[in-house]
Order: sequence, then C-alpha cells, then structure tokens
Amino acid sequence: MKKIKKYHQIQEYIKKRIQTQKYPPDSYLPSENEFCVQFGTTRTTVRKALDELLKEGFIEKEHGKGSKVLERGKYLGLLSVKGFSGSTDYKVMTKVTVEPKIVEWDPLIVFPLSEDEKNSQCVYFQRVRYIDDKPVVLENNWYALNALEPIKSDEFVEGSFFKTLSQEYLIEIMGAEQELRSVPATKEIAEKLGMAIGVPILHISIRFRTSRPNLNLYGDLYCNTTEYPIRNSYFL
Amino acid sequence: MKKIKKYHQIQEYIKKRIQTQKYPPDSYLPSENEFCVQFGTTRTTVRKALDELLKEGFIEKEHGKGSKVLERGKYLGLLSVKGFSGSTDYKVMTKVTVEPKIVEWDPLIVFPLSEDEKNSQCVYFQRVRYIDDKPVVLENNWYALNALEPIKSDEFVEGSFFKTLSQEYLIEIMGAEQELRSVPATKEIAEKLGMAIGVPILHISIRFRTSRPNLNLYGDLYCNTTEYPIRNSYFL
DNA sequence: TTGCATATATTGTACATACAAGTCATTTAT
DNA sequence: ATAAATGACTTGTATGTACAATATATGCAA
Repeated sequence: MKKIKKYHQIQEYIKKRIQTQKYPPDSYLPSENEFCVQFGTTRTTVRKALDELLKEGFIEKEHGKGSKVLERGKYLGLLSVKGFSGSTDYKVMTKVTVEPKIVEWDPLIVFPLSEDEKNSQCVYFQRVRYIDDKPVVLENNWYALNALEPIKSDEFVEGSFFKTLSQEYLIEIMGAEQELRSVPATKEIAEKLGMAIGVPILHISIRFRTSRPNLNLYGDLYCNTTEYPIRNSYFL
Repeated sequence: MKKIKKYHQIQEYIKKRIQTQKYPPDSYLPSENEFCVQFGTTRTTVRKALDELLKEGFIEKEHGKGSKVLERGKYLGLLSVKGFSGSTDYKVMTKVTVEPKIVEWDPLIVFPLSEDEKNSQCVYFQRVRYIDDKPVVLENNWYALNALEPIKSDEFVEGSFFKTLSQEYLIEIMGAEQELRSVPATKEIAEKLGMAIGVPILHISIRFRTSRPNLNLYGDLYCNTTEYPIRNSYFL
C-alpha cells in the first residue's frame, strides 16, 4: 500500500537540511546509528540514503569518522566559475539584465524542442555574472511556460534561479547536455562583457533536465575565459 | 585475516568478463541469485558488486528483467567528439604526430604535480584527431614515467591510448578535472589544424585520475569547434 | 483469436544481526 | 614524559531473511 521509499524520505530530509545549512558545509552529519533511532529504521536503510547523497555529491564519507557535508550545493561544474590559481574565492555578483518575460521560442536554442514545448510559449530572462566587479558571463535562459510559472527576479533566493527552483519549487537538476564552441565576440556580447569585438569567447549551449517532467531549462552562455577559465571535475 | 573484499572480487570478475566480451554488450548478466550460487554468497553482496559496476557505467539495471551490459567504452564525454546534427556518425581517424618519448615535464600543464611526479621524468606524445579527413583536435598527453612504462603507438589497441590502458593494463579512468578556455589559434596550432591564425579555438586542459595510484594522465587539447562543436552530457 | 488471470523469475526495498576496520581520546605501562 | 594498550564510537563488509514491484511467458476462458 505504501509507495513511498523510506530511504528516499531520509535522503530528501538530509538533503534539505544541507541545502538550508542546518547541516553546514564541513560539518559532520549525525552518525548512522543516530539516524537509525531518529527514523526508526536499520543501518541498511540509512546507509542506502547516505549512498545516494554520496552519489549526488552532497557528502563524503570518512571511514571511522563520519559523513562530512561538502561545500558545493550541486550547481553544476560549469556554472560555478572558479579561477584556477589555488583556492582563492572570488566576489561573485549576478545582475538580471532582462527580467523574466513571456516570448516566443528563440531559434538560438540548438536542442530540439518537445511537442509540448513547441505548443507552449516560453519564459526568457538574461543575466550577467560579475567576478570581482568585472562582467565575465552573459547568460540567456528559457523554459516552457506551461511547465513552470514565470518567476520574478526579485523572488530569486539569494539571487540564484537554481536555488529558487530547489528551495521554493523542490525542482532538482537531474542532468544536462552541453555543446561547447569557441567563437569570436559579436558586437552585442562584446559590449555587455566589456571586451573587444572578435576576442575569442566560450559559447556554451545547455539543456538541463529537471525532476519535474516536461520541464527543461535551456541556457545559452557566453564566457570571457581570458581571466577566469572554466573549471569542472567529474567522477565516473 | 582476509583483506580481500568479496564484493570487489565479484565486481572485478564481472568487469573482466565484460571487457573481454564474455558478457557482450546488450546481453543480460546472469541473475543476482545465480551469482549468489556461483560465488557462495548472498544477494546483498552481489548487489553491492553490481552497484559498483553500475556507478562505473558498465551495466544498467532493469527492474524485473535483469542487468544489461552497456556498449560504451567509458571514454569521457569530452573525448568522444560528436557533431551536433542528429545522430550521424562521422569517420574518425587518429594520427600520432609525436611518438611517445621521454622528456622533462612541460610547464604547459596547469595542474600542480605531485612530489612523486616531479621526481620522475615523463612520457609525452601528441596526436591529431581527424573527422571526415579534416583535422579537428590537437592533443598533447603526458604521464609520469615511474607510474607507467612508455607504450609505443603501434601497440595502441584500435589506435586508442585509453582502450590500451583499459584492456592491456587494466587501468580505468576514475574521474577528471578540466579547465576550459577560448583562445586564438597560434601559428603552430593553426598549421596543424589547417586553419587561420587567430581563429577562436577551444583549449582544454585535463587531468585524468586513474585506478592506478600515482598515475595521472595530463592532457592539453586544442579543438576547432567551428564545424564540430564539443558535446557532452552528464547526470547528477 | 483475443483478452485476462496466473505462475514464475527477476530486481527493489527493508529488517535484524554480527563482526571487521578505522579514528580518537583515555588509561596504563615503561 | 613517552609510548603502548585499551575502549568507545564510527563506518565498512557480510550473512540471512522476507516481501514488494516489475517483466514475461503460459494457460484458460470468452
């Protein structure tokens, strides 16, 4: 009769506490046995939940010590722009340059749209990301209106669209496809990123798959990599 | 007294049979219960082994049916260059332009070397990948001599260095870090890729972590993305 | 023939338990 | 004082069991 999976409930509970900093980064989670008591279950089930969180990159496990909360809140490698020289952190600021509005689909999108998406209008917005007060990334975003309501930028949690999805709508990013190109900066992009026309920039087209069926997020990013290269890592 | 892990033995046994085509792609593995009998253990342990193979991407599981052997030879997203227009396959050819030879470490490598690596010489080789007979990717590779012997290019399995590692040396790629930049083509690169100087190209620096301790593979790729953008997808 | 119920084999979830192995603070022996 | 042993607590591996959920073939009935 019960369709809910216990390990999944535990997994989501812990995940939410991590995302809301109840379990802050670098801290250790309660031990597996403590979770057993808390949820009235066995270590097998608790470990299954922790295993999932491990795969999702929220925690790491240390034999004999405990499970440590990792820094990163997901946020795909390619989105968290970090410089390469050591572990210095940068001041990152995001400015919404085009408020979310309803438009027709842009042919810029290189991925094929589903029928549902084609029959819907779409929500579009544009942002520019600054690092140390210099514009580095210009980002266009689209999604189907019939899959998710428009969200005003002043409702963004900490200015982040993805954090908003996760915390307010409980929508998680499940995966993505990307297409990378190196192209010369056009006049429009050069202006918005404060660089010369024709300088090589990294053009990334992304389709994010989400936990909500029918909802894909499309992105079109232009990155000035001269000062801040894009870094990402992954595990197999 | 026993240090060997049963699930790991089973995992390696199955992996080897997959790699040697004893369990060919698209076929189904013996059921979990059959493995239990074969190895004299319980489903919990067999499932742990299968879980690991799942994470490594060797199999996929189908509820109620079985575990299916996957095609893929690993080969990271960014290495398998694919065009974006549909699912067309291209004729890919790799030419070794600099035979593996022993040299000093190149300062081109942006990742910090370990002490072990610094104290060793390194093996270097260069390849150019052609798609439809046009040069598209120029690839430099390095690794520490004390972690792996030099391998002559005519010993490459199907011309692939990574396949050779997997099949002849049983070394698997565990993960990688990448750094992406968009840069103008230098004279040397423009010549080797048959393009004009200054055209934007995608520069990728990679460090591959392998299953062999102390062995990292360093790569420096220059991709002409004008005709064939780089595509990769990932799951969380 | 078609459709439905059933049996069976498979993977998925969950419980209960035991011991191995790593970490760390405390106690004990030198 | 220093080093070794101890014990408490943690995660890792493993056994054994039970039932749920899914996939597929088989046989029976309309």
